[in-house]
Amino acid sequence: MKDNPAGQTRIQRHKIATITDAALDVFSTHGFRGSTVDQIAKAAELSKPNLLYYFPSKEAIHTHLLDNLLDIWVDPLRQLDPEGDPLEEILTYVRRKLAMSRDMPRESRLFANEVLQGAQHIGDSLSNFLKPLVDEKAAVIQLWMDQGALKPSDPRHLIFSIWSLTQHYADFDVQVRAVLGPEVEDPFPEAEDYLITLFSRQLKV
Amino acid sequence: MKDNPAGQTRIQRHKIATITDAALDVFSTHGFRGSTVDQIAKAAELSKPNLLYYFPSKEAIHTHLLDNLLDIWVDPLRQLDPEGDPLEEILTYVRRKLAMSRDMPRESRLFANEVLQGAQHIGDSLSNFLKPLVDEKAAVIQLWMDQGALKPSDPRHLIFSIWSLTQHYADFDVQVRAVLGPEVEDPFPEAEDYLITLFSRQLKV
DNA sequence: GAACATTTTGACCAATCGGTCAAAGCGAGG
DNA sequence: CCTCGCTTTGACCGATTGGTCAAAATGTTC
Repeated sequence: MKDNPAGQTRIQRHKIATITDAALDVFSTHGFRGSTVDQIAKAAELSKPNLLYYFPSKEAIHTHLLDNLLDIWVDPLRQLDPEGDPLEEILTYVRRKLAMSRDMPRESRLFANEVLQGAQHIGDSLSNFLKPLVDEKAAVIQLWMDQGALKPSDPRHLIFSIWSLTQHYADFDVQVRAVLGPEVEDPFPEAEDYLITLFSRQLKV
Repeated sequence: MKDNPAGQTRIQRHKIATITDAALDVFSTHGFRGSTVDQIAKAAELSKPNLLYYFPSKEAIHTHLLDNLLDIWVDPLRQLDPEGDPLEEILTYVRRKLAMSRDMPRESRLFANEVLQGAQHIGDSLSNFLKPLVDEKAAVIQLWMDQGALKPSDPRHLIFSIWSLTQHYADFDVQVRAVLGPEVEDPFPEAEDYLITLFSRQLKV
């Protein structure tokens, strides 16, 4: 029963991971207020008091999820390399973000729920953490445009449009599938084709 | 105290409109399960039993809102004119949708909340009502592309991208403002510039 | 197997939820 | 004035909510 550097036993880490995963299921589907501790406990196959032995409150679980998410979520943007080929860097960013919508739709919806309802839990992070990163990368893109490596357009709205378009396929999955109909089994390949074309025409000199 | 054709007195219509507006405030901010009847009643300056005198239940208010919304929401798409100038028709559609995000952000968020959480209340409408309309308009756009009036790209994903990009400025308003910072008072003019450029480059032959 | 810390649980609590109901308030017509 | 139908309300209900607690179960260590 040794403590590791983080002060958690193996069992604790495993249970916390299980709870975190179950909570992601529930919160992303019903939003914070729409989710109940009982739902999460059931999804994690734990009793409610047992769950609250590992997390002090429902809000603590939610905060824990969001805190860990923000880093992962902006990672593709952080990887945008000022030294790389401008167009290829941005198209790679688009591909990475779309892959995240495909592979992490729950995280996308959790984030969407939070921002949609006013970002009350992560509002400060948006200003203190996300804004500086966007400013930095927008400056890089602006430089590329000034150098004539990309067609000019507002770099910050370019980033917004990448977020919006890629996350749409996770957050509005139900609508996308309803409109495309059952004959389209997987919308993501055609979505990638469309988005790569769109941003190529928008940026390629 | 005469009944009008809809079976409502003037007073009833006025109260129902007040409740509807208050409910739109509350539901769009907190989602369905996150909203309480007391909140809506307070926002409408009514007692809870009084509110439930006009609507039989919380769900009835929500359904009433969504039913009336869907028609309004897809109206700009319905106005897309097969006889008009292809590029100008689509750019007009973009402008109309963006104006709706600016002027009806609550409606946009109500819709986003609903779809994000699985579209349980309007799922059928998406398949039976929205899909046929998109199919019809996508065929028009496809024809334009086949005639060489627009650059080719998937028409249905083109429509998705218009929805996604325009609604982003309503649904993720908090994030947009946090990233742009307080020096940008109104993001919509620069958003319109960006989107018109984007879709022009995407479609203009 | 005794002693100890950790984990799990059933029972319970106060607060809040959506919704009901009988009674009171109210304006218009006679 | 009285009556009649529409509107409004305080009090209340059972169900569900997030969270507590003492006790039991389950390791772990010697």
